[in-house]
Amino acid sequence: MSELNSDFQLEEAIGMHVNRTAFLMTEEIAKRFASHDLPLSAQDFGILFRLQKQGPVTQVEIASMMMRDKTTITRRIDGLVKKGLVERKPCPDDRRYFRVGLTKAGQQALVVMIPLVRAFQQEVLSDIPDEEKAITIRTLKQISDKLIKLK
Amino acid sequence: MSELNSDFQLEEAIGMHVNRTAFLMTEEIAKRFASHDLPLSAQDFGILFRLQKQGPVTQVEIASMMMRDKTTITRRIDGLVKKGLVERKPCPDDRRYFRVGLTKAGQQALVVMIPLVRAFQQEVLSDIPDEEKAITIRTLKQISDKLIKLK
DNA sequence: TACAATGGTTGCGTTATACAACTATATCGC
DNA sequence: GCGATATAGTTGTATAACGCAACCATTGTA
Repeated sequence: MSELNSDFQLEEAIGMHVNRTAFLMTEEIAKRFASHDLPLSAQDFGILFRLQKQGPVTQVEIASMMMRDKTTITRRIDGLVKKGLVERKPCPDDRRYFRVGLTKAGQQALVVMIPLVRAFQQEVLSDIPDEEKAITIRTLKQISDKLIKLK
Repeated sequence: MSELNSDFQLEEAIGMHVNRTAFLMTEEIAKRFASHDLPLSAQDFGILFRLQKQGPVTQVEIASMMMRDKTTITRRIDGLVKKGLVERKPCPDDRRYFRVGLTKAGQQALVVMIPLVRAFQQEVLSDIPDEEKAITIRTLKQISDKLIKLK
């Protein structure tokens, strides 16, 4: 290949590291959830956690925060409903939409999952100075903000 | 929810940022490849790039570096063969395996893709000091190394 | 020489995904 | 007030990625 390309090092490419890390973290946290009888993905956790924090939200809002098509969210919520973790409450003001909220079981699931997630994050970051954690998170946030603007 | 969980902030959770960034980067680079008539994923680029750098490798080696099942790789390679970018060369020493190598077209594709990837990475990191880039990459690498050990 | 290990493929089922088209409801402009 | 338009959500359908189980061919080993 030409000299133009010969200096490109995949090992120093941030994209590869971001992808690899995302894959491994997603896999590991799902495994830990599963070992506590919670067959849920990291994405599912993200939805449940936000429902807890922000109260019931519409599916379109979930779609927006997950950056997925609303039809994808319909089916993800279907899955969580089937597992009994969330419920769709019709909204009397505007009968077009639902408010998706946690059930008791969903809240219970979070009681298990949140400590797992916290412990996991502390574990993978245990050797890393606080300063560097902060820089890493800030850098990732800057990259994703820039990419969102780009869309 | 209990006080135990109330201090958990998803916004400061590295997992969410890693995932989000990976998703956005993967999507954007695929879009850029596509706009140059190269309907390939970031993963495909990863394979092609390594073939260029390391010369022909076996499918099991690819599976290992991509952290995927070998059957998944069989089908990914099938796709790249169909696109004319790689070829399977039988290995006379040991007739069980192939060496997968770049074709001329595969090399040409890299000539287009490598500058795209390089420009993309520079672009998303443009506002970030070199020191912080380095810390971010190192941190991600430490996390993924730790997770690999954990398996 | 029988048996285990290795590289690769195929069959199959699962999951995530989005687009197009649709229903139902709400809102806006005139 | 009414017709056009926008919005929330669902369903049909297709695609892609993925991995497990089972398999074949070949090689290495006891």
